Amino acid sequence: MTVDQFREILRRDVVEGAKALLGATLVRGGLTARIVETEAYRSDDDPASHCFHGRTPRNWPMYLDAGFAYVYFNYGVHWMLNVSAHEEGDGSGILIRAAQPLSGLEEMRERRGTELDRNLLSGPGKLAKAFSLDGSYNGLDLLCPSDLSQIHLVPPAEPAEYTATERIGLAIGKGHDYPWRFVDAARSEWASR
DNA sequence: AAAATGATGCTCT
DNA sequence: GAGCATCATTTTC
Repeated sequence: MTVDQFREILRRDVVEGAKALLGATLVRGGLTARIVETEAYRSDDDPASHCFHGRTPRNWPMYLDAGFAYVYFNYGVHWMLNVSAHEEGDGSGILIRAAQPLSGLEEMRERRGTELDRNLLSGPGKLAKAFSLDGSYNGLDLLCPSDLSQIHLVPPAEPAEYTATERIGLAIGKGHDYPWRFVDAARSEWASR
């Protein structure tokens, strides 16, 4: 799949985009990982979305065209990486929740302070820490082939088989029962619990 | 195995 | 001032 085809999928529908993101490769420098767990957050009718109440100084990258990074700080502790979806002006996005480490494992172990590879990227905060992501990555185009310096996504070779479940950590009545969390069925051992 | 807890800080009301 | 799209550690069954 080409980068342009991939961006078009993300542009069309955030839920389909969350499924399509499974199997994509996240790259930053010598670090690479295969995405195995995602969650869709839709702007207009999803109470759990940061954009449910409209545009704010924090969530502006979600309103960019599909394929841009929204990196925000949460719980006073963790950075989270999201990929914007839908067209410019729509605040939908996809949270990258977990990945399978492929290269740069030693650097990841060092940053995460663990030797257990299974725990390196098995959660959104863990992934951001292992990749050393912070607010400076906010608003970057993750699919721009000419800007490979910082961070980017490589589209999957083929669609992954997935299982859908309820999203994690949401209050009841706030869209907690939407089945918008997707896990790569063949690699669930790398997902969060 | 599951539940409780504390750390920690930014955003929006 | 409340509420988080969390994690690691400790405590309890």
